[in-house]
Amino acid sequence: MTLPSYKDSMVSVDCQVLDVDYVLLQEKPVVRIFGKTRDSQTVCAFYDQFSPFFYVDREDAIEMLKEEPQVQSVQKIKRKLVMGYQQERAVWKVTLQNPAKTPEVRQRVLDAGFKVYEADILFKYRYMSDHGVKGMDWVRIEGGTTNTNTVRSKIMLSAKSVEPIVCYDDVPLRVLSFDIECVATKEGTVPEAKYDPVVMISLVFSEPFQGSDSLVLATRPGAGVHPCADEKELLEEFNRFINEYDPDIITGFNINNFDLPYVFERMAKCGVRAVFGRCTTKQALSKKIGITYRNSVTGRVIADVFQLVKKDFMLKRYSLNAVSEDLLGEQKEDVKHSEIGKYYRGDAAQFEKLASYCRKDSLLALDLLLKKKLLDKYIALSKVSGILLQDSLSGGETTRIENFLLREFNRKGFIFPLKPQDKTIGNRESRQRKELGGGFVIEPVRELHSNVAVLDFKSMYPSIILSYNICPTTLIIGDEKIEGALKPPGTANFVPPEVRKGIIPGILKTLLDDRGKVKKKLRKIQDDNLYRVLYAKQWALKIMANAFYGYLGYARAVIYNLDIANAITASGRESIKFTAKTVQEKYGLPVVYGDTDSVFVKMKDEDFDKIEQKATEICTDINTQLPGVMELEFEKIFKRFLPLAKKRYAAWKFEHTEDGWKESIETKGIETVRRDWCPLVGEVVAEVLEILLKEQDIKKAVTYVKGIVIDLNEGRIPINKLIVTKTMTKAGKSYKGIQPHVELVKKMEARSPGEAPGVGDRIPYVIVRGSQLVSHRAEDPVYIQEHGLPVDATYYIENQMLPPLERIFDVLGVDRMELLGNGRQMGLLDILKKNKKPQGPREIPAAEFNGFMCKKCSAFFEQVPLSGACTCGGALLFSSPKGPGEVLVR
DNA sequence: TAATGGTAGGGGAGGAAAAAGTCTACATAT
DNA sequence: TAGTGATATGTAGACTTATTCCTCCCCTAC
Repeated sequence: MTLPSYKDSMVSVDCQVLDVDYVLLQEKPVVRIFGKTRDSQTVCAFYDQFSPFFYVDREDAIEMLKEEPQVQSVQKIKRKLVMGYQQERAVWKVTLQNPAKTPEVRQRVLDAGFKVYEADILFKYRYMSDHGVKGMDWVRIEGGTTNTNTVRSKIMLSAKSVEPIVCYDDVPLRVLSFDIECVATKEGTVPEAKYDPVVMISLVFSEPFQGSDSLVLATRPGAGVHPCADEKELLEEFNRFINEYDPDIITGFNINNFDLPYVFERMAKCGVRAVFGRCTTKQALSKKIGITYRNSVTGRVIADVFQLVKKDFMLKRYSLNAVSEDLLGEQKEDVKHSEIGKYYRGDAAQFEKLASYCRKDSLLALDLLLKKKLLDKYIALSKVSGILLQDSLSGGETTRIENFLLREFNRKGFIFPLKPQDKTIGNRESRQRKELGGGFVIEPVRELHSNVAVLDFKSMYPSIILSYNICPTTLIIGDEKIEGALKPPGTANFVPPEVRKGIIPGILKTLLDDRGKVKKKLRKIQDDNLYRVLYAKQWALKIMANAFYGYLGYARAVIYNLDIANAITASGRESIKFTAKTVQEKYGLPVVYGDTDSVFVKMKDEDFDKIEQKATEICTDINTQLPGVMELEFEKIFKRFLPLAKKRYAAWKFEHTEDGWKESIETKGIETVRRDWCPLVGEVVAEVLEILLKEQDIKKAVTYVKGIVIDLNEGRIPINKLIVTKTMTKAGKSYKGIQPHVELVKKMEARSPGEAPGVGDRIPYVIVRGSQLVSHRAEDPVYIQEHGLPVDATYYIENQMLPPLERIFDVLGVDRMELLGNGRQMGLLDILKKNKKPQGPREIPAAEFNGFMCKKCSAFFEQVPLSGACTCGGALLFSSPKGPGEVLVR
């Protein structure tokens, strides 16, 4: 790279920050800011007036620092330490030259026994924090225009200054969605990047590119396809088209863990450099982290729709097809994974079909990203916290909070300690498990209640932090006596705001006030785009405000303090207990439930307005007795409230809106909202609750249940309503026990290696008839249909349908006998008894015989394998569509 | 060359442990 | 009255069969 040369004209450019990094120029760092102007021009600004630095605690470190060639200067300054209320002290600011060398110097200083501060902050964030530059926020760059061929950007500036400016809206981002297809060289295997080439790549554009909205590259000519001579050319063209289209966002479905790593490996194999970022020299990076990858491309942002949907939507399944169906009402094109090779090598029509399939996948990913506005939240979070959009998308809460805190603490003259080391983390975790208490849950009064008012604390933990001035910087160390000290329950005491205002309370106040302002503004906004931006902003403000408590009690946090975390939760427990006690003793109203920050009060009135009035009155009274700014407020009315257990209830809810009282059914924790039950259970439980809560007609509900059970028993329920899904949270072998979804994955792995689901996937399964453990009878629904395996109706009645329903009816005083006993038709108990029978030996009538089933693993065979036994070694049984018999095949 | 906010709580499935039946051999009483 | 066999009853130990308890796992509430 050449030194950016000043031209005489000085310009001022406003842009939104997309990415920041640095490069070395003659051993000195140059910060690069990639952005986009209001009229969608790309900008890259270079800033070379900033050097890395850290702090050291003692003067005698200077001696050894003199020996370090990296050290440019050491300067004595005054700073405050974060942990504990203490005054300013002297520290020595050590300025270095090359950011990449900081870890080495840091280590040597640490080894010499000194304390070091802020020596592990990424250089780009060091720069952004010190200059008030935030990801996706607006800056005004002033400087001379310059030119270099090292970056791809319309405007290039050698920046004299970069200042944050206030601007709410967002520049439209240009998005590229892509999808690759590869073909296994060996028939019947799954493609592996090590051996098998990429044969097709589809690109779909959010803004028309060269008059088209999509493009398919392939290593074979065909209708509507951009042909390439070989894979190398295909990959080069991929690079070229990305750079010509110049997207801000690169998206696709599961690109982070499949398409991108695959492409990178193929590029390496083919000798193609992966330079499709806005830097012409830096290659795109793909880091393997355990079994997942983290990818980055300079100047652009990678957004994987699969990961975003998984984080933001609670769905039962996350395949592209399932997600598209649920969120867009659309389907993928019908090409099986295993048939891609066949279609690619097939006739013109088949090849065309493959191209269309490939294009559709990219299109669906793009549609999901845009129509579901998947980026809005992350853009807002970036703006609030300051981190880059890429990190907002792929990082967790810690990154955001830490970046945010660093800025605020630095501004007030505090310096950060280093990130904790593994040993410290271990110690913290083991102590924490024993000592950190959480919220208090009031034992529910298990019966059907009427007219229950729900009162809850507004932003409970943030308001506790504000009320007690809770902050590491106000924590009183040891037994120091401070006038007017604030003492929440527990061991931690804090200086009052008159002595020192806590940084975190300050931040929270701003966040909450800002949110109030944004919400107010939101009511008047007509413009759709601005509404979206502001809505996301108020959401992000809420998320950030609520995250501080969790962060303080997180063992890997830089600013961690168990006593402080405990002070917050203990205070919460005290407040809810006090509230419940007051409501019961002073007002004589029973508290029938409550969880962490809410109290459910059984009211005497029937009329909603009267209930609200009385509840509000109670809140006002209690608020005068609560510490600081803590505020209890009336939230909603449950006309009927049916608590089943702690954290499990159903209610007929009425909320006061502008248009009067709005009703709905609310269920918490029970099977209707859980994803690890089959859909049938969810539907039936929902229907039963609706009947019970609104009509209070137990008989009707029971009759309804009986009908469903009979349908189930007689095989009239479609199989897709019986599919249970569970997440595979770790590798199969690291499970200690036996579990249905894990066993099924093992089975699928044995049937077709490579195609089975893996860690992190949700596994759908149905329980089939048989005599082994339930877990061994979990089967792939597709496999069941292909092989005509019998569903275990008894399992679905006894283990899926009945337990949740019994729990509900039990609270209403309907016992199992009443639920199952004789009605006009055959009672359910009789059905169950009858059902139990076929577990024993069963003869298979010749007419029904359709194959053989393994006694051990339930694998199905149309013909007896040559070995005479199942592949697992188990014996084979004659079988019919109704299930296996007991006669062994010998 | 890894990054990861918190605790409380319900409930299913499996498996181990404890408890309750069942069987058997033997002793004793009638 | 003592000895004998049939029968009933009691009891300890071996073995089998439900129950109960605990752990792991998943997912949710807040």
